[in-house]
Amino acid sequence: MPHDDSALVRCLSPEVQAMMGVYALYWKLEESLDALEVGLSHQECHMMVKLERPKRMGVLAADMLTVPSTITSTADALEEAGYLTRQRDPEDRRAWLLVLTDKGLEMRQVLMSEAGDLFRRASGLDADETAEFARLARKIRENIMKTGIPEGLKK
Amino acid sequence: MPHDDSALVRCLSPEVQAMMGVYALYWKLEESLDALEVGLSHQECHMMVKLERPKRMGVLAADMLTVPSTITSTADALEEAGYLTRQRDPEDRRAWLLVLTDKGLEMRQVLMSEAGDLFRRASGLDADETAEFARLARKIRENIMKTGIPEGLKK
DNA sequence: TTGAATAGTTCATATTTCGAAGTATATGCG
DNA sequence: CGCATATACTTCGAAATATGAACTATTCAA
Repeated sequence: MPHDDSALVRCLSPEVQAMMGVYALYWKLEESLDALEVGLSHQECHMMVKLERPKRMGVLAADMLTVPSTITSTADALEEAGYLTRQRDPEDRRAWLLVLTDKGLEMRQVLMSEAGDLFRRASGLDADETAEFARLARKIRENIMKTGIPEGLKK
Repeated sequence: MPHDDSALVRCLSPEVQAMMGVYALYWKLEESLDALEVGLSHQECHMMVKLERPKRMGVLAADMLTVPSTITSTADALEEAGYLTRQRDPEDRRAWLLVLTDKGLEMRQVLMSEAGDLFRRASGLDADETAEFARLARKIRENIMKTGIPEGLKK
């Protein structure tokens, strides 16, 4: 089933090669999350992962590249399931902070460690290569966060 | 808007750091595809990218982690728009090969080069780092392709 | 205090995805 | 051969998701 297109890939620019690897890994993760059968939709998993600490819903909307109403319903589902609670932001009482419960933190751990496992299984990299990849991935992520999730190319 | 959680990320395992970078890049790419306003849905873009050469629809379904009926409607849209044609697979006349048209190849080029551009803009890596990241990404992708897209963790 | 802006919610609509039943072709077996 | 079963894709209606406009509550500025 899987094609050997490695020769084709080698002809592409490094940037495109990089993106294709990223793609493959991301899809593999999505597949793995389905297989986990943990009762969460993809969007819900993503929100769990993004909630490494309490965040305002608007911030999450920006982080997750979606609109406020989607955040509302995703948060509803996770609250219903007992993974998070809404707490008024003391700094601005219009806003809610989404805060993971203990159960939520636990589930987040499961998701994260699944992601880590997946990387180990899927990548086939040794420890040194993994460390190097992680270093670059961290740098990339920092750059993206700095650049600003929106960076709005119009829209 | 973007948080400085780089200190938090540093505490995680290299594998998880890697996955988080991958996530960030993938999301950024999705955002960028929207901004392209090229008249294609995400699924349609993905199919274009996967069609580096003619493929049977069933193979695409496996590649794209989806069901045959979704492939049918995505292919319908792309055929309608003139990006691909269906051709009977001579080896098995039940099956169709999806083949990009010239217009489709051109669009694929646009999408790929956009992905490359995006990587350059988003990652902030210099040429050496990009080359190294690309090398590892290629290795990862080859491993995933070899392992087999399904590798079915049940389901 | 009032008017404008912002954070999130509601809900109806649009979009996307899925899955069961259907059509056509292939394969295996008596 | 001829029938049964399997496979490749399609259809189409239902389910799941995502979106946007109108709404409530709170903040901010004058």
